[in-house]
Amino acid sequence: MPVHNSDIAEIFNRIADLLDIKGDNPFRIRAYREAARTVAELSASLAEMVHAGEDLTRLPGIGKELAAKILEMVDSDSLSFLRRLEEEVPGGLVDLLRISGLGPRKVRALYRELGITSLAGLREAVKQEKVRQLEGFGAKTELNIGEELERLAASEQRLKLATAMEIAAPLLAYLRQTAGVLQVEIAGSYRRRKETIGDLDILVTHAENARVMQRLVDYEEVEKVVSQGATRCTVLLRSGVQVDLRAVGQESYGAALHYFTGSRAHNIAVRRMAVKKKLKINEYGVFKDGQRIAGRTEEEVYQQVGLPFIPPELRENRGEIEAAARGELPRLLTLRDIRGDLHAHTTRSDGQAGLEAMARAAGQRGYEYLAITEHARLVTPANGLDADGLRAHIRDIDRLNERLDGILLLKGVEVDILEDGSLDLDDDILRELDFTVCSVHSHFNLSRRKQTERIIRAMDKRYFRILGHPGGRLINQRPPYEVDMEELIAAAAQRKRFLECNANPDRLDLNATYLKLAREMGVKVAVSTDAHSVKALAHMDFGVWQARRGWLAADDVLNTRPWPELKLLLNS
DNA sequence: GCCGTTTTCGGCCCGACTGTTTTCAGTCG
Repeated sequence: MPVHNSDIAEIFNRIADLLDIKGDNPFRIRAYREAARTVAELSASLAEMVHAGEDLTRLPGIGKELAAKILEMVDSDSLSFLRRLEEEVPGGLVDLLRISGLGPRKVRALYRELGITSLAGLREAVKQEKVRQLEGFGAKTELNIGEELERLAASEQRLKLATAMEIAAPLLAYLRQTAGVLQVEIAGSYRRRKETIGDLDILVTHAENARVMQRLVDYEEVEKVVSQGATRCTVLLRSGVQVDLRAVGQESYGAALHYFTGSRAHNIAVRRMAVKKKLKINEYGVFKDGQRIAGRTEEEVYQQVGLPFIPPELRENRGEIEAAARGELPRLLTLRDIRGDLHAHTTRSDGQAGLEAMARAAGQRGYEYLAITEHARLVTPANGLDADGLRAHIRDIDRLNERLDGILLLKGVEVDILEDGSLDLDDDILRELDFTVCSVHSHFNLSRRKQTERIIRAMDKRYFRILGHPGGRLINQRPPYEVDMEELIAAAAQRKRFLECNANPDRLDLNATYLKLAREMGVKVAVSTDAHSVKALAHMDFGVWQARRGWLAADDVLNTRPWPELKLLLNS
């Protein structure tokens, strides 16, 4: 069984947690965490790199020691260092770190003093009021641990971006109504438009900080106040979402926004650059010899370390700082660049709106074209079309196009890739269409090898054009199927095929890592909504954000082109 | 444990809030 990058990342994080509980050197611990991050975000397979004899120490944060450990994991599927570590520190203690308020020191005390090695053991000790007797603990701490244990049992999934936006909108409006409030901005992973959000980080500038803190505490959706100070306040909403509010003076707005937008890794890298220039960056500004020299805007902060402004979507320390320093950041895609949508359904298959309603809605969005890509035969629950149904579909579109003004309907299909890699419609009907979206909707459980070969066989078919939702995941519901995405992207490059960035907020598929790889390998991407309703055409925002996280510029995207140009590209 | 155009040794981002404290460690972001 080949070892996946995610397995290796998980083991490095586990080692970091165990070393933390043990009280090891904090910088050593951080080295493991940074290595875990590098590994988790790497698009190439470490196992394959090892087999190809590549030098792993060229990867950031991987030195001789960690490269050797990766080698051992790939070769033997285990790690002797981890086994030895778990003889010293019980593995169950790692679970205790998930309790908010429990860090390595407290966990160690619980283990040493009370022999606790699991969440169940902790629950029992809280019940018997043993925890409050420990030095450094008290009744309040014990109470908090009890509450957190219950919360942990409830659920701890990250919020989908779209859900976070629904929760944030009314809260933002409420905070903006506060007397004297100047600026209100949501920072954190929300501002970076990550596909899922852990909590809401809100930054305000205000004349009287204490009042805006109280304003948050008084919000009707607040269930619990975790902490409340002069410049910072943390609450839990009834929806289970944690909100962190920070207030700074206007002169610090840019520095604070930069700091609270993160990512953490990006911030650390920028601060390291500052240290080299004898500067200090914190959330209040950029300081030289104790004097504030910048901080009103984010641009000022970047300028002090010799960088241009870096868009929030890129701030993951995935090479954006180096690219910015070289002046090679892409000019990221914007919604205004989008000229049409290349994936939509109507009531003819499983959509909720008719052809004309979809066309007019697309026209109102300012699009030049909209492709109707109904499901083909196999997906019967989705009322998929057979060849005759598709011919009727083509006639309807031709007829409607004669009447429509300003918007062109394109004739497409979303055809299933069957288990053997063939497409679920014959060439003699596919050739009558403008293009195809080809998707996997079945047999998700094939082996990685078989799934990869299946899709590449499909790419070889004459009328294959765009691979729909290439990873097949549903966020928080279904993991992506096992597939060698790097190989798929290379195959698409060779065959002049295209990949979809599906904008549905439940999919956001491809993910940012693979979008970036597609760009690097010269594979163009369709940013498409897969809309099944008029309303869902507006999901294009999410697609554009995801594309930006994948470093895509307008030129990397198919549907930024006028139809005549796009048509040539699709058939080149 | 990683890293290097001041360094192969000696650094490694920085500040707020809580709880249990008699001056601050631990945790968090």
